[in-house]
Amino acid sequence: MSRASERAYQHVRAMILRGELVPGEQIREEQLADACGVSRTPVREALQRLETESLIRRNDSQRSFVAEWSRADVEESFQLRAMLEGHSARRAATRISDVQLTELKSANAKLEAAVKMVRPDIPTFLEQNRSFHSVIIEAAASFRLANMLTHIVEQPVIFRTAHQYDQENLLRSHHEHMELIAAFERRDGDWAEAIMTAHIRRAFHAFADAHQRDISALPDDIAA
Amino acid sequence: MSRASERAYQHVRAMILRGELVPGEQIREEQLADACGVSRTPVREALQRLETESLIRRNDSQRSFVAEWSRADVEESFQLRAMLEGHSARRAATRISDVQLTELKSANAKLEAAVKMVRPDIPTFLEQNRSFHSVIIEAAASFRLANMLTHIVEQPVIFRTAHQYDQENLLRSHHEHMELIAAFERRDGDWAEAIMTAHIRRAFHAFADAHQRDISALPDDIAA
DNA sequence: ACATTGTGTATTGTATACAAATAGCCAACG
DNA sequence: CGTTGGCTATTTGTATACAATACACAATGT
Repeated sequence: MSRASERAYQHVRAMILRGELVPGEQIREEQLADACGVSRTPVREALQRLETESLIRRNDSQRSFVAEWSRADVEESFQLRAMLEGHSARRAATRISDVQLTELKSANAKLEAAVKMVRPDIPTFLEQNRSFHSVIIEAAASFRLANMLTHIVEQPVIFRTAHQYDQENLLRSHHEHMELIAAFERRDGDWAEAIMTAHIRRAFHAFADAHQRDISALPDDIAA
Repeated sequence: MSRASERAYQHVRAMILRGELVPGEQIREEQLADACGVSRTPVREALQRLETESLIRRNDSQRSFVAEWSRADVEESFQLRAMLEGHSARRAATRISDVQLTELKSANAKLEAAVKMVRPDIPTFLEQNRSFHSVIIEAAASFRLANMLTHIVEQPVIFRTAHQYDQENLLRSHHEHMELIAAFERRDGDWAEAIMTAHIRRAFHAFADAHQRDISALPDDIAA
């Protein structure tokens, strides 16, 4: 993607992920164009992309709204992720290169360091976690699979809730990643898939717990 | 999608599926705009959509080409379909309504009629088959899952090769559909998923065989 | 009071002109 | 003979003007 439309995409996406654009709120192309400093044309391309990623929705008459994520949506999306990333891990096990294994270890080491600080460094955790999973998807060498996953993983709710995770949960991710690496080194697809599936399911429950704490801390009228 | 961009999408898509636009061939926006009788703007929207459906590809400098499907691509895509539609069938089993069950039976009856003609009516078979699978995906009630599947199923090679299927293979589809209906009536998710997975795997081999016959019938230089 | 139709306004859709980038070509040079 | 550099033609990217559509709300009639 070229400059203006890429810029619009990143900008709008960031606004949604950070919650600046509230779920359910209508989006007007011209307003975004102003906010991004580009014309409506690249904004429209960005919106089309964001729609395929389910970050925005369009009603019958093509008006755009920031997507709302119900608990069912989140659960559905974790379920799909578990299936797709499990499959991805299975494929990766028999295809992963030594270089990629090294990258996996490196990302997980950085992730560990970020988690074990007195106050966990969540942005770094998220970044290294993303990087870890990306290497696996790359190693799976399935173009379509990779495509689908990029359309699922990023969700505003999850992104924001991550800051509520406690250290124990973050450490579990680290350990599960170690297990995955072990499975890859043994080239054991069954094992890798099983761990990955469990990893994502566990992450789902961690999210659900943290999210619960999160909304409980808010006044009732907002939490509803 | 509004009129012009929808028109462009359908038109270009049809040209690709029918093989009028040859895989590997470069696509120029203006040429398509002329062909569709619209301006470049809606054509660009259509191309973006077709790209997410993997019917076209873009190189590093954003030039568009009709996607080429290697055997590995086809296999990969059947593998994903087996996984996703299997999952879909499992979910559908516990959610499907009586109305939807009736629709399933109706589509499969029409499919049977099309297959049992002296000379099988392939277009009708394809249409009713599509309809059958759509009802299941709808019954699965997973928005994202449905989205992903629409981005996978249609492939030019498969579309064209379908005309090579022999009657026995088409009949097997009909029988497997009956089994699926039985599994749904028992609300048996395990069973439904297993049949669906097998159904898609079998379809893959049927395709591979027919495709083999297909390309064998061509002069060597084209078949290569 | 309620539904319905009409009208103005806000928003999206499309065409077009122009800007930017890229590829292909050809010449100059090692 | 191959390689590099720059020019031109081609193609894509962006802005903008205008067209079509949908919405809000008032006016009208029942």
